[in-house]
Amino acid sequence: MQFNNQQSVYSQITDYLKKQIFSGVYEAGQKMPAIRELAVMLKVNPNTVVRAYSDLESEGLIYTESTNGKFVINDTEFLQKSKINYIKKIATEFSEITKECKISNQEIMSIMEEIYGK
Amino acid sequence: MQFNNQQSVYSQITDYLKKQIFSGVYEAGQKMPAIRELAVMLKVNPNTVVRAYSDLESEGLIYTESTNGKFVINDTEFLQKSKINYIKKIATEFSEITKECKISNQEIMSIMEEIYGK
Amino acid sequence: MQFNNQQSVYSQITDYLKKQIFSGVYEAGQKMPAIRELAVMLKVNPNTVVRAYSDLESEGLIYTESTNGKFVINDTEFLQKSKINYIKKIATEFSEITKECKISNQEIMSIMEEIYGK
Amino acid sequence: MQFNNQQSVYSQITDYLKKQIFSGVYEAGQKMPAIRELAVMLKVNPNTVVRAYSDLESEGLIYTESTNGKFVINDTEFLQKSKINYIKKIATEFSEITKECKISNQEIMSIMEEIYGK
DNA sequence: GTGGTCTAGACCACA
DNA sequence: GTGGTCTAGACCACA
Repeated sequence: MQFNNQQSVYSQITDYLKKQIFSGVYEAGQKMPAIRELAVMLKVNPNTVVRAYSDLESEGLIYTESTNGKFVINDTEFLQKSKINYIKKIATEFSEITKECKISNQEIMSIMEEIYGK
Repeated sequence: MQFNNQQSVYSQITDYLKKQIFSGVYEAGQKMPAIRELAVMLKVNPNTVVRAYSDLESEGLIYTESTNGKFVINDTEFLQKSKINYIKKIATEFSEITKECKISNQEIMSIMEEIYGK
Repeated sequence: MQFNNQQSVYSQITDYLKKQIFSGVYEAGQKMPAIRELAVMLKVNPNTVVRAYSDLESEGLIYTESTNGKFVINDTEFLQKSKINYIKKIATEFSEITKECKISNQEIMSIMEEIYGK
Repeated sequence: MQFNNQQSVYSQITDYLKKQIFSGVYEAGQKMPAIRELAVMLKVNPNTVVRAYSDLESEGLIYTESTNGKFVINDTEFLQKSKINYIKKIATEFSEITKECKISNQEIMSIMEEIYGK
């Protein structure tokens, strides 16, 4: 995984894991990768993974079983809702940018078609 | 202007100014606000504005006239291209997230309609 | 039994057993539950129970009969003294917090009445 | 400051600072000690102080002004309420222990008088 | 092997 | 000088 400089590494990891949960790479109730294992995979310090997991836990997407590891919350309805909210947030940000740039709806549509048509 | 903690302040300012240029608040060839003036307006240190302007200059959106200040590049075609590229970049990022989350096109459409319908 | 994250599990078990001894659930001279049995009951690893028993033994509240198990010390006077000291320690800690927070005696009394009135 | 082994260092610091806020050592709106300054004072790593401050911020007792430092929340009513709740929590824990130990109210009273009479 | 905490210390953004 | 993030790495509790 490549990290950019615009955002902190830990929050890029949070977003990365969130998308994996939403996409079903990690399903409801399933075990997440161990902290140290993920740290090696992503080539970051374990503490950075801890921070990302901690954020996901605050959002209620995962929980900790003391010595067993971290698990995706076992509530598909909650996961589905969170996913929709996440997309809505991103879509709203996108729409605000297009409005601020005074892009016509027609222009947006043609761009979107180009992208989704790929 | 309100700053969030997800991004550095200077790059939030860069984005803010970029959108103002693209929307025509500052037109091709027009003078940008003075560093100090903008710093006061945004309640940040002048150094932070300097950094944002420097980013815009690297992108070729503005240029410096030694003692007169910073000006929007006098090339409407370039500005238009930059704007389209900017929106394409954002739109691509958005589409990548929706793909990673395995959102169906139908779901996206319903979300987009909800947002643009507002 | 529910464990919290503020304290280590073994010391929560130590406190739990101590209170059972002081309350007479396990009386002077009586046998304590076997390590494995208690481990199953509390859903912890036997090692954790061992550690808690070891703490109680250090405090002189229980002793080991080599092949028979662990027993409550057969000295009611000592148990009574330990109990009073335990409560005094807790009460002293409580009073120190109230003093550090500059709570008036009157406020404490009203809080205590509310709690003990329940 | 002396730390014990029963609780994590960061949460002992959280409690320590909380009591200082509740007692008025740091008043509403007042600046808290800088992270590194406090770390030196308490002879701990700055990260440990960061963690403690972060907990206080989650509880709403302090807030951060980007490059100025951390400040006590400027809401005396909220502080007063938090203080009472904190004491109630501690008092409830104390009363539960006394109940579990089957201490008579009379015994508690005599212990409390001894302590508060000091 | 699992998570939690902590240290020593660095580098960054911002004022 | 202020907070925020990150690394390398250690030690602990628990299973």
